[in-house]
Amino acid sequence: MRQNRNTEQDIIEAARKVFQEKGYKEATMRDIAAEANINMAMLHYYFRCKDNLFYIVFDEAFKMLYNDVIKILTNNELDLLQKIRTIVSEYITFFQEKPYLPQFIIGEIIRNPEKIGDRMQRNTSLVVAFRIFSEQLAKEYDKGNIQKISAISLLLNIISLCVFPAIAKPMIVEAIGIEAAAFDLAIEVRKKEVADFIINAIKK
Amino acid sequence: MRQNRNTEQDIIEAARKVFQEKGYKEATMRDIAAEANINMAMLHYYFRCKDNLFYIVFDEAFKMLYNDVIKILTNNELDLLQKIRTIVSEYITFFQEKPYLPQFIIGEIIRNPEKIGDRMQRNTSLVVAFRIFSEQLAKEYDKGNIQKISAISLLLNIISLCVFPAIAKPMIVEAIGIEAAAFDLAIEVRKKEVADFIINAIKK
DNA sequence: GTCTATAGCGGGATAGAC
DNA sequence: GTCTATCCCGCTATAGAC
Repeated sequence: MRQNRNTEQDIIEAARKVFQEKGYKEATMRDIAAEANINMAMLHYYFRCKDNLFYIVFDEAFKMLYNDVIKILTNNELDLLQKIRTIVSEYITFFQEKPYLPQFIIGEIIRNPEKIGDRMQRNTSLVVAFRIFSEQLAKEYDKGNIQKISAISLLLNIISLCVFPAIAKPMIVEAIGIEAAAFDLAIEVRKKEVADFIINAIKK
Repeated sequence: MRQNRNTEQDIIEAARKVFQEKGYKEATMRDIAAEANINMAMLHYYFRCKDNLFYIVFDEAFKMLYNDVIKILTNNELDLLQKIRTIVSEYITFFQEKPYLPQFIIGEIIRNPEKIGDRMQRNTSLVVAFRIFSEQLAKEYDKGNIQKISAISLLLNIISLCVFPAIAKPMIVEAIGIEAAAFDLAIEVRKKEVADFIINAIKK
């Protein structure tokens, strides 16, 4: 039947869609098989078990989440404020394009907090990026340009302001009673607004 | 057997614990029965089905989440900055005491976005509180004390900064490699830091 | 009200023919 | 590699005795 043609890739794509939409527990192997136009036996033939398939999709998503930030944090052509503006804008755009992603990641963090550690620790470039950013921040403080704030606090604030609205979108849409499209428009405005908010907050 | 003594309340307490820890899908009626020291048949005798029990626990948790904020927003003895400081401090404390709660709520938002609407719309005091806060904000702007920002944006920022770190705690703890206790200490500091951050951001 | 037993279904995984 | 059929488990829910 289905004259092959990259079954493996088809399965991964189907798994990505189904897992990201429903999360680990509510996604079934039957869903994924249907999405990939194959049967369950084939899933197990290629990937042995549900967990394997899940972590392929999860790792891929998780990596996307911080690869961009690492690039920005380590780009030494950008000054501190430019970095903040770029991270905010790119993060918010990213979540606009991939609305399932934050929920998907958070879902797994909640489901399996211990495993998250393993999957981060392997990434040394994150540590490097953080150190670079931290030094840049200290330098700006010494120059008297900004308030005292730790790199970890600042980054946590930036990420909070970008990610949380994306997670809470369904609730906000229902609570205020606006259309999803109107919400997206508001998010577009937020790209500048949030950056201004943060920069104002740390400026002297 | 178990010479009664408020079985109903025992079940709700057990359900609260199990649901908030595991979320809807991963919590089982068996878990809840075990936690309440009864058998499954009793669960169904008292609450008929899993959904009933879940929404008792969920509504209770959801209400806690905004009742405090409503009280603060409508308290006309507090000026704008006092309200911000109070909300931030109380929210962060609240999540320190009930660490499962944000995950639990977000989990249900993700699982069932449509139902969240129903459960919010019924609450008119939220609308009133929002209007009061909105007017207060406009007044401060007219006096030239603060930057222009919409009430919804400001509230969203406040909530993001309080809630997201609580959700991401397991990941942060693993990522930085600190103890949970050290994290809690940092959160304690954040109560003032975040309020300062927000106030700085909107001040002229 | 409380218990045991079990119906009935949907889930992941596998056997075995082709 | 691909398919059908099926195993077996764990889940919600209920029947029915006490």
